[in-house]
Amino acid sequence: MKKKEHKECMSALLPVRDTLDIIGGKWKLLILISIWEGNKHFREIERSIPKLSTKVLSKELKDMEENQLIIRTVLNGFPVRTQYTPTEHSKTLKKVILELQNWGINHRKEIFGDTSEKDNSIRV
Amino acid sequence: MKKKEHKECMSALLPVRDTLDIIGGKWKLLILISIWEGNKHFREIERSIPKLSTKVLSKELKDMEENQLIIRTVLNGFPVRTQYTPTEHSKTLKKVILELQNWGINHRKEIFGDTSEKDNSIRV
DNA sequence: CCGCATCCGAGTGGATACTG
DNA sequence: CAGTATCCACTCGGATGCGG
Repeated sequence: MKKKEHKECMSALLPVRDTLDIIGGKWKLLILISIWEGNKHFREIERSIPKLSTKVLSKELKDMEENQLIIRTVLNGFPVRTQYTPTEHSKTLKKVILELQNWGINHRKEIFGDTSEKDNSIRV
Repeated sequence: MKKKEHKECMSALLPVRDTLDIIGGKWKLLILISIWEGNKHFREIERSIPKLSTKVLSKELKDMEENQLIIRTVLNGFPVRTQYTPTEHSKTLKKVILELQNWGINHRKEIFGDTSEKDNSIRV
């Protein structure tokens, strides 16, 4: 049996890592969902997610903007208001999230033998 | 329009978080794939993944065993040899990984407009 | 209201050496 | 071979305060 080429796997993993970087981490999904839900402004998003600090939120929003998951618009007026809205592209993530959710649910059954059924479909 | 219940989303996210915890992180997928490829022994796995230290590998393998992704068997003899083999359950992850990979590939196109096609399917 | 700067403690992970 | 132990550098993220 010939040794398989690990390098090829590594390169195949690059897109996987991209995706994990984008939705992984403690806050990214929570923030994204908050925006999907209709929260638009910085404070609004911050308040909707307990324990989230402004520093982290600020950084995450910047990342998400770079990844074209959200659009940032500064409204003129005073005091300044900023608006974050989800892109269509961001919505393609929902399928991925659903897949992760399903695997997680089955995994719990596998590990704990928990057969209780709850309606936990993602609602956005 | 009534305010949506963020709490429900949080509970729906729990299985998602489980999954991300299991395949997230710098090394987990690399190790899992290495074992899928047929690497069985501690040193073997370690050598197959550059820059991976014994401490981290040790910890990750323990996690993966707890999550029933791999089975650890100590072979009698001297010096001691240990064998790690993938479970059937672990293989259900392949579908998830493929989904992450596809999204990552499309994401790159979206961001960079890169239309180059490469055969990057995960091989295991 | 928006968001950056600073300080700071806890946890992560690398290198190395050592035991069974 | 299969790990554990120790030390240490570095990062991450929470708290707070300030400026636009």
